[in-house]
Amino acid sequence: MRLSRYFLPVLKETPAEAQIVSHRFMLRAGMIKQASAGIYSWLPLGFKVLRKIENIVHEEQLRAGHLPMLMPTLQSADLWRESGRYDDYGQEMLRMKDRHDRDMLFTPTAEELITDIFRGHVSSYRDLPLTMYQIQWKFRDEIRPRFGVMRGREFLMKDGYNFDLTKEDALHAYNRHLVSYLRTYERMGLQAIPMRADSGPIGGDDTHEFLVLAETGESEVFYDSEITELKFGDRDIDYTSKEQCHAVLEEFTSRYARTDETHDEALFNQVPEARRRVARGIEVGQIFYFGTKYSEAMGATVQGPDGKAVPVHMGSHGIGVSRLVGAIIEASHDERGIIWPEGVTPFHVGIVNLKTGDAEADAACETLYAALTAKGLEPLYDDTDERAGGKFATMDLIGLPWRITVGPRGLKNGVVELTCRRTGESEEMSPEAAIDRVAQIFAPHMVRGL
RNA sequence: CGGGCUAUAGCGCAGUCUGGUAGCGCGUCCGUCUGGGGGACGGGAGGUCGUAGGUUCGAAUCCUGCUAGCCCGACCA
Repeated sequence: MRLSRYFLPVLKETPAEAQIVSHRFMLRAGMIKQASAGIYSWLPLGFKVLRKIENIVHEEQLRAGHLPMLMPTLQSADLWRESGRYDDYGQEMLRMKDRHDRDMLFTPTAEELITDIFRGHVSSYRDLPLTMYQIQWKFRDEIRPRFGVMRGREFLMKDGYNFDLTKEDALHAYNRHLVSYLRTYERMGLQAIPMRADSGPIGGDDTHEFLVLAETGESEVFYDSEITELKFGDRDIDYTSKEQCHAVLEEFTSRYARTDETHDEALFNQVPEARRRVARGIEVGQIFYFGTKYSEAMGATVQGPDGKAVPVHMGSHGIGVSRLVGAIIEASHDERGIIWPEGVTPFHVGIVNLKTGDAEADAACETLYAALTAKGLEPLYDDTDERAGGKFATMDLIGLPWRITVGPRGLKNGVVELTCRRTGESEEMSPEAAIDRVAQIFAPHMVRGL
């Protein structure tokens, strides 16, 4: 993309409404614009990041064997009355009436609808196990939205639902989700720690939240520092293997890690003092096993091998896709701006032409741009005639992890400069070498999409 | 929903107390000079001062209602 053809309304000054760093940078980098309280338009740069995150979530869900689908944002209240949640959910649920005076709502989650789909079409244990998921906009009418997309009213969420014959199978689904979530967050450059949590209005016994450590996190968290040394890494997991998935669960949840909701001082004190940590975290996902809560209430049963109808065991699993954009920034920035992890960066590399209009510099940039694009990379070429300082400041603000700087001075010696945003380290090399380096850096991070 | 506050140009703000020609910085547009970390000079565009009503010869300014947004709290992914 050429910057001169892009829509990137960056701000030099910080809008007054933004309190936390991710909100400030998202506004300043021209990623979002508030439409009303807790509701945002996603401008091209922000939308690009959102889509990258979404694609990673899709890829990892597909890898785990889950089926993508899509359910409506507006739902009839009837199903929610059936589960009893129409009354339980309270003011957080946005309710409305259609022209026939029927009660409707904007979905905050979709257990009822998916259960309705299930019970209408699945009747045999032979069709199990089944896990379907969607990435869809949700609405929760928060009393006080704040922190930009971190705590908006409208938000993009991946929500998945598993249906299993037995509790044992459903717990495997739970473990499988835990594994796939660990993998998903790592690909986004995040360390998200599974912590024992409270189930809230979803209900159920087993639940873990995934938290990213950040000073601005909304939850206080207590954990054994050993847990931050765990890496999922590049291991090859067979998602159909109960043993393998369970082993990962054991590895990642055996040490103390809880949010303030479930914190147990006595248990925490059993952790050696040197390893006890109290910090803050941002919740970026949660997994639940809730057994037959919805299947019993809504009659979602299958016939087992013995011919008897039994309610299915279920769980649901969420990833806060739009919230992750903010969480990643909270976890990865400096005073000049965002620092995108390679896996989610909107553009792979910025090309800064230090002297637009200089024939040699222009030509070198065009060649770089074409060669990078040909390799499937996404460069953002600043071809404007702004001065160098301004170009650098914009690149730093929008957080591209790598930058190639091209100027007449370097070109005299046949070199350009490759700079790492995170470390600030620069290296001079030929344009060809820079292209190869960037291609090599991003080889493990090319999101294939769907 | 309780408490506090704000609304003037795209963004950040002054002007309101004490009523009388709507301002500043940044951004933006045009031109010239510049050119390796937000450059200089010159010239422009852009605001029914959130909204409705009231007081007044006259309202951004005083009064009343409404709306929107922000902060603290409770709540929440």
